[in-house]
Amino acid sequence: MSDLPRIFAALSDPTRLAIVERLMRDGELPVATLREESEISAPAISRHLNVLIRTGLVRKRARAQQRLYSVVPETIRAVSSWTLDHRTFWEASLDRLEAELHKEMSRK
Amino acid sequence: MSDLPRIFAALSDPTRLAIVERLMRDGELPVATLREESEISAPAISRHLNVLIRTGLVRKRARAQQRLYSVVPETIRAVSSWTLDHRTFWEASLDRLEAELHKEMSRK
DNA sequence: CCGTTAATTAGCCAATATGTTAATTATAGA
DNA sequence: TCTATAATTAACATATTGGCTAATTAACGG
Repeated sequence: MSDLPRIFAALSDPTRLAIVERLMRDGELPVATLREESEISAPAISRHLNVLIRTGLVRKRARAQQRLYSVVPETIRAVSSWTLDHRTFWEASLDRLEAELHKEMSRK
Repeated sequence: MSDLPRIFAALSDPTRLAIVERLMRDGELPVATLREESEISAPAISRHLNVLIRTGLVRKRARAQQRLYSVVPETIRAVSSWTLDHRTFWEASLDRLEAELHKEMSRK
């Protein structure tokens, strides 16, 4: 159901990542507001939003002429789940790093 | 230091994602082994591995004619950290989902 | 109903990504 | 030293991405 490569692809564009982060922080926002923090044209933003819609990262809602966008938490959670699935891997390395730090400390 | 968009871009290709997952599961592996599970040519794999190297997701080590690749845990942890930075966001939705489930249960 | 605001769609172009086959580099081992 | 093995680099074709301007759609407000 959650197509991880497509989600990663959607998040791989700096403009789109910024949009997603902004929406996670501030909740639902209209296109005009999202446009403020990047230099690019309205049509470009529109297409980026479309990519995010297609991958299920955001949803759209109409209010008058505005279109309000917000993040779909479940899709973000898919990314989180992926990292947790491999937690044992990067956690092990954390332990090693920590051990290294302790060694360093006791040496001084 | 950790360029998230580039990391996401590297993971957005199914072949590369499969390589990273395989390496996380099995540890250090030579190119020939990684090649087994995908249909594409050796040069293609080689270039994918190069992308992973450049983004800091894997490292390479020589042993005879072989080149052994392994995942760099710190870089994977960068992805994990990103999701954790926004945990409050998707966690809130988890709570809501859970609440919904409880409502559902008590109704029956 | 007409003008303004908000956003999207259409059409176009340049840059990047991904795959292929052929050629090259490097090492092992008889 | 010659051959086989392992991987990479070179050269090329094609598809996708991402940007722009101009045109279009939709809704509000006088």
